[in-house]
Amino acid sequence: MPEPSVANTLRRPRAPRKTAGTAPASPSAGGPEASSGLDTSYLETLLGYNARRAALAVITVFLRRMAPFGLRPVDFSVLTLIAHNPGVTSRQLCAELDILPPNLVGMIKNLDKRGLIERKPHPSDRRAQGLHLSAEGKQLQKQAQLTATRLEHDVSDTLTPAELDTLNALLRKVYQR
Amino acid sequence: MPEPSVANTLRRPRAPRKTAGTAPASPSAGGPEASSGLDTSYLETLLGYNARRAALAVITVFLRRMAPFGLRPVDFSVLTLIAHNPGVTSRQLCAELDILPPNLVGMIKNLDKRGLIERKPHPSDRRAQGLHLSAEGKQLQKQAQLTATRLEHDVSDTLTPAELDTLNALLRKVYQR
DNA sequence: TATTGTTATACTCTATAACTATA
DNA sequence: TATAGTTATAGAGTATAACAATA
Repeated sequence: MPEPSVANTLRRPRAPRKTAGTAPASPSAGGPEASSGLDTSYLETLLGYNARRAALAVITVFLRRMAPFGLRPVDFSVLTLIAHNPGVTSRQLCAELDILPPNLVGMIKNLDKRGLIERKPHPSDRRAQGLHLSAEGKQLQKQAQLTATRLEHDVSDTLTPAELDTLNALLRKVYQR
Repeated sequence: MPEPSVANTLRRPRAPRKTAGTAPASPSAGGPEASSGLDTSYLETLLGYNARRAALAVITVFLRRMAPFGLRPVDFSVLTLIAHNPGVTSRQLCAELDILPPNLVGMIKNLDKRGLIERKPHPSDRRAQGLHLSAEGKQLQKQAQLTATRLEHDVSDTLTPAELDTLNALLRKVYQR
């Protein structure tokens, strides 16, 4: 049996669908109910469920705002890592972003074709190539980063700045071990 | 141009890969660096990036622990929603979990084939069918839920119980609007 | 006319094997 | 012998269109 991928746990949300009037036969008592009318109180106690839904909400806005730049989240991550780490290799990007090398090839090729990055010979390893942003790439990445930073505040407008800081710090504590 | 999916933002992490000795040419000053040696300080300020990585960390453990039950995260969510909302319809599950109806069909069919759920005629709408857990399904869901609850604490062992509560509450504030 | 569940199918994303050039 | 980058391709996940039955 093939291992299930993690991918299906995040999905792009679409236009809200009007929920049918079929109420659940016996909703659990106690917990508040979601907008769908279903009892989701248990799932909402789970960090995985909450992190997935929060990531989903943020990424949805991200997709919309980054569309003008022609950048998916992964493209933005790649471009940003190159911007902050000029000369970085494909292999390093793969390790950091957990992308398999064969799947990065197309992205790099595409960014190169768009004239956003340049591949220069690596100073000490002739197998590798150092990745750099072109002038145009620097320009685009700068704009995209501004957009991402602005987005950061917009998607968390239900939180105080202090709460956002706390949230980010706690999330980092979960995945940095 | 086809819209990018949100799926590529989450991926199953694999065995850690030894990072090459190619250091970045000019790491940004100030921020602490990730284990890969790259400067990821900016990305780590982004809620989307942090939520994605945290979800990734949790889901990875989830996949491993739920494998004995033959349940992917989405299967567990479906089973759990049916458990807590007996008589729920496919349409309601789709709305709550943001699954497209055609993609839920196979999952429901599979759970039915495994004898975990039963499809009964809907009391008031002959188009729909009410979903219920079988005795075996109830048993499995109960065990799986116990596993999920235990996992919840294990993956957050770098957090105090109070911090975990805070984290979950803040995440809910992000996606509940 | 709209909705539930469904089939068929296209497209995107993720993973594995294997090759070359170099270390 | 191992690693960086690459190609080809298989497998899993996500999306749209369209249909029959019912509301």
